[in-house]
Amino acid sequence: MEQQNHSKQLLLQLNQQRAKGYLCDVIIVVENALFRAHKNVLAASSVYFKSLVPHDNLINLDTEMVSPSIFRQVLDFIYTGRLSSSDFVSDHSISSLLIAASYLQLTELAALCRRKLKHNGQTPSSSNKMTPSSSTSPTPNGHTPGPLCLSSTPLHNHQHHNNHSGSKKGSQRPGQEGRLREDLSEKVFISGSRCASLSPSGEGRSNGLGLDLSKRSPSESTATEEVSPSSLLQSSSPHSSSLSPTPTPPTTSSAKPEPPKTSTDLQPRAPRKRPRGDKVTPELEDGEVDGEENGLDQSEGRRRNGNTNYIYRQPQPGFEPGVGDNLYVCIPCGKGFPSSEQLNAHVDTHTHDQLYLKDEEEEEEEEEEECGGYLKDKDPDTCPDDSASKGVKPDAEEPGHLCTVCSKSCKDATSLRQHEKSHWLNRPFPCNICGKLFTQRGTMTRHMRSHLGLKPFACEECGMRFTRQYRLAEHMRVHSGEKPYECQLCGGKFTQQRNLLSHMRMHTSPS
DNA sequence: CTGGGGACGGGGCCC
DNA sequence: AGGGCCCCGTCCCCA
Repeated sequence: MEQQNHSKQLLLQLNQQRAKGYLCDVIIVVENALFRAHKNVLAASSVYFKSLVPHDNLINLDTEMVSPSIFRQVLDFIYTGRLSSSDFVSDHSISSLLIAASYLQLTELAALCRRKLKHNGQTPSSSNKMTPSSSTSPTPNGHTPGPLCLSSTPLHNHQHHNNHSGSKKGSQRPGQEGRLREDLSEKVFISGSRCASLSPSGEGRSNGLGLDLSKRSPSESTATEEVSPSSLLQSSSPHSSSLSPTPTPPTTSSAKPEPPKTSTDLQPRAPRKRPRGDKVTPELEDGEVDGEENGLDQSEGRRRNGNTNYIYRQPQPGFEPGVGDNLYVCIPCGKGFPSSEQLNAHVDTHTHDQLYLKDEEEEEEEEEEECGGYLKDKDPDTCPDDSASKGVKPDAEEPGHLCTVCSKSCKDATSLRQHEKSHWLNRPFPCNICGKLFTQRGTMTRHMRSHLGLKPFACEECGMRFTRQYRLAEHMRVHSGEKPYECQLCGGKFTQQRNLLSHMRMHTSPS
């Protein structure tokens, strides 16, 4: 007995789930687009993906090998076994598909493309659909590189990739760190409100099931620079990710030790069950796509930006940008939609004035011209009225670079300008994922790391990974037993300065 | 239950 | 832009 169309129905369900982001447990980054998918499906379709998905929830593909539009077709093929005729508008498109298929070791798709190319050399295709079974000369193991097959095969790549940075064995090589940076150098954005559906160009356009991240709302476009993963990875340590050293390898956000472990599993002590549990994205719990700390702090994220131009509203309850059923996210209002069409319709309901109190360019100009002009609303947390408490000595240096607010002396105009920004209530750097606003670009990009699950700094002892090198150095004292911070009152020693400070408060606080 | 300690994440800020 | 440091907060364990 056999259920008719069982496999077909199963695949149909999976594809529908993919469209909704349901149970998707892996994100594939292709240039400026994100695609969510199911690890099992990818692993069943591609040797390459099979080697990667057990260890990585975020996979970055080499854009020299595959573009977002091509990968959309690839993903469609994986989930349907078909390529629409629109995917074969030219031999060039087929060639691009073949390159991608070879790169991703999608043998059936590669064979299909080769046959199609060969076929086009004789008679133009007029079929609407192409399936592997429709081919005239099936080659189930069509792994032999075709004319466009590339020397840099994914198999070669992932072998390096899977060597965890913390692993002392393996084939970690010089230059891997640099490779990591290159691989993630493609721009990555989480969808802005208009990006998913309004881009006029094909490449930048939302590609169906992927999130095009390149286009953002007008306010974002000037309030922030494009966030490049390379910038998020610039600080890779020598013992960080040992990603592929090959010239064009795909990479992932994090190279985890084998077997794959969560950070909590790697805790030298009893693992914390669910740190920041309230921030875990429910839909990601299975796959932990973003890592445990990568939940979206919506309460902080959707707040109005001080005195300026960028408004974030509280998102719909239960909605997490970019996950769950609402794949398409309107960043300005936080609403999610299951389709680009619905998002498109929604975006049109926003008027420019609703979203932005004033134009971004004006805001930028005002940043330049009115430094120090919005000091009445200065943030008490950042206001260096506390300069004394922080040991800042006003007028200590050159009198020519004094802060007009706190009289802090800066060594040069650049430092003064940066310092004066700390007085601004304005936070011109919003996170493209959660909308949280930051005063400095570097802080925002560091924050983005947590969303992307990028932890370049790995402990060689336990494999635990960190987003900051400083944290790793701090953590290493756990293994070394070094306790450099000593309480001058009771002689207690601590591995972390902050714990010493906490301890000191115990001494000083009235009891 | 509570307080102290260990460990860690995030943001601000300066260099 | 990135590194380093500080501070705040949190979670967990344990006495």
